[in-house]
Amino acid sequence: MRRRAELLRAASKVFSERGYHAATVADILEAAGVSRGTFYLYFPSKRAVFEALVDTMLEHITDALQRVRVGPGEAPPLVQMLDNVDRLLIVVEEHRHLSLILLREAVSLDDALDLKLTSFYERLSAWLEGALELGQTMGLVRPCDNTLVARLSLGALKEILVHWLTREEAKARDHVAREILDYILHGVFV
Amino acid sequence: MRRRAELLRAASKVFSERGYHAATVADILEAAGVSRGTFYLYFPSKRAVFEALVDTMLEHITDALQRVRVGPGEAPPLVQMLDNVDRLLIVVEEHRHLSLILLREAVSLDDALDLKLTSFYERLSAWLEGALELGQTMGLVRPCDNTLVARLSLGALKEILVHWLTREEAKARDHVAREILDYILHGVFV
Amino acid sequence: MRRRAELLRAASKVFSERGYHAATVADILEAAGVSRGTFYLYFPSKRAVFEALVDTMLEHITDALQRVRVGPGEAPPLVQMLDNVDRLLIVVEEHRHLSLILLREAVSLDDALDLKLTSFYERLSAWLEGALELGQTMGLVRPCDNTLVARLSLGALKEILVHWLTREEAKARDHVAREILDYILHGVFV
Amino acid sequence: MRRRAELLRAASKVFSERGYHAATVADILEAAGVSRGTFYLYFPSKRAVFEALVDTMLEHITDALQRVRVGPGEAPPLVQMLDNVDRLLIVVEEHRHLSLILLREAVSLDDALDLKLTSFYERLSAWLEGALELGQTMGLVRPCDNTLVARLSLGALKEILVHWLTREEAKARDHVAREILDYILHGVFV
DNA sequence: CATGAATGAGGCTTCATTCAT
DNA sequence: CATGAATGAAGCCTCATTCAT
Repeated sequence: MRRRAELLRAASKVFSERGYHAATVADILEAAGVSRGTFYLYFPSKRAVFEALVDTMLEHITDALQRVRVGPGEAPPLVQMLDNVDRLLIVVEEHRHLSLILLREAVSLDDALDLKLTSFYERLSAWLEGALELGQTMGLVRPCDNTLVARLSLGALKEILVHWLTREEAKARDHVAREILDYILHGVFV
Repeated sequence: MRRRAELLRAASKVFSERGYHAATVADILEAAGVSRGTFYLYFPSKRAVFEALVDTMLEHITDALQRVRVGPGEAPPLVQMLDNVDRLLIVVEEHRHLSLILLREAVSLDDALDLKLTSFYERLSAWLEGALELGQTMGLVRPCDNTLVARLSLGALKEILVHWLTREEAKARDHVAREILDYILHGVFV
Repeated sequence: MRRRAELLRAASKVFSERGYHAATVADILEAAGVSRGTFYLYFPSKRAVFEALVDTMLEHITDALQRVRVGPGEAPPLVQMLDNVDRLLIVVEEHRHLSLILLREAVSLDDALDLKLTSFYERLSAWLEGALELGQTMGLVRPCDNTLVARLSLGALKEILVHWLTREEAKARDHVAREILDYILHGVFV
Repeated sequence: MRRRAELLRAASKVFSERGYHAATVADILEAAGVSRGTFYLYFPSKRAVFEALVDTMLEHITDALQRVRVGPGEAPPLVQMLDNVDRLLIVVEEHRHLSLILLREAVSLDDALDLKLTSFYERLSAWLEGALELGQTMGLVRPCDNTLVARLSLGALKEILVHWLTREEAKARDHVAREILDYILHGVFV
């Protein structure tokens, strides 16, 4: 299934460069070196390739994030959190095009797609809220409006990812991971 | 110039509800109760109305944010910062449609528009960086990668605004402002 | 609404000459001397113009046929029947294109359209059955399977119309009408 | 040549159910359980299978109809005619799909195909005309416009066949044959 | 003989923009 | 100033047919 993979690759390039609407099926065909009919052999529509790309990236992200475990034999929570951020950065860096598609193009396309993304981010948010609650029971996290704070953190993450992926002078991954975590944990005050 | 204002109002409603691409000029016409020709009397293109709306919102935001001043007779920095966040929330709430257009629709439309928004956010970022540096000279802000941290804060803000505007059970403005500031300043740790 | 009429005229010509499937929207545009967009200003789809044409012809036919009335002051049944056949021939001759579309092209296009035509012919059949029953009560018509006989007569009529419309050497209308009626009434035996 | 027969069988089913245009080669492939390439091994095109089906049915009909013979040792003309109608009904009932394809789908497809059918029906018409003339010389048939009357009879037959094949409550074949013949011979009058 | 992946011509429809009145 | 009929470029998708394996 070389062809399908090639189409996905081409589509991810085209979508991330031109954006969903500006990208035409013809652009993808050209980028993939494939004929019109072949495209529709593997995907029922332009929208469908796009969704496939989005789905792929959602899975990558889901795989990268792991619930923080407490208990003997487990790494310290802070380390686990840093690892999560680090894995997120790795996967995002590895799939630059897909990440940019997810972060910038997958907005306001479709009710169905909007819902899919909304629920995904909602799940991420809930996951963060859970971490906050856990931290609170452990006495590590200060009391706060967990919903809002989870959302704030999610927004901070999304923005920094786009920023990191699109700036030429990409900073070192571990430095970025460290700064993100410090920011979320301690804010900016001394 | 009642007509122009009416068109802007209608466009902001339509764009925020349907999104830039799904919205048709016909939708705006209908919402404004204006004929096709009249539309092009006031705006050269669909894109132009959209840009006008974006511009308006950018100005509102610019107006809402004021540089933190230190010196005798000035309010304490913390208060000024809280006021900034509060004014931001006020203006965003006042212009719900415009805000959603800016935050959700004004993405990947156009190189020119992308550049305009990029520079705007760049300016906001720089403004935040400035604030961080000021805080650092005053010994209030811990040393950190100011560029990254400014960006993180910007992302946190953008996300929370969308969240706040689109959730039914909107939380009280001052509560949200307080949480935002606490988050940026102290993070989540005790 | 000159344009809509012109489009209908052009479409009836194109459809009757090329058939529904072979006819392209471009053919109609050319025949009407109208641009692509204009077509869709007046009709939502190729199918819709076609259906409009069919509808028109169905109405013409419906108008042409009148129930046979018995009673003092009414023309003799035979005369009324002959008048019906004659009016049918007139309307069919007047709308040559539409008639051929209805008789030859409006077949197996669409479930909805098929149903519309099926019901129309069913109604015609029922109308004929009614006439047969009336004739039977009057002692004029021999007992027979009215449903079948109505259908046989309908088929005879449809076929003769196509034949009459498409042969170069068109026979005189009143002659054809006379022959049709004689056939239905007396068959071929002496 | 099992394959070819299977394809024809599948095609007749598909064409009669979906109609020529709505039927896709893929439909036929699926119904026949055969691969794409194989189809084109046996038939040069979609049109060609269709035409093969039509040809088959035309032959069946041709075989069913036999010229009425007069002379010592021959069955009475009326009986021969009734036999013809009966054989027609038999063959049509035996090849339900093919019959419906011929009667409903084989219209306006192609100049070549149209011509083939036109000539076939022309031949049938001529055959009927011959029968009428024979009847007239025998003093059995009244003088009439033989061309028109032949066409009327042909139309009556075609319509009744479709009707008979598609109605659920199919009436008994001999009843239908009897009614057809009575109709053609005596019409509806007493 | 059989397969099924690949092809690309061709058709329908949308919608931003123009312009004569 | 206002109108709305007319335009046509542009894009998506279908499906009969081919051909290398």
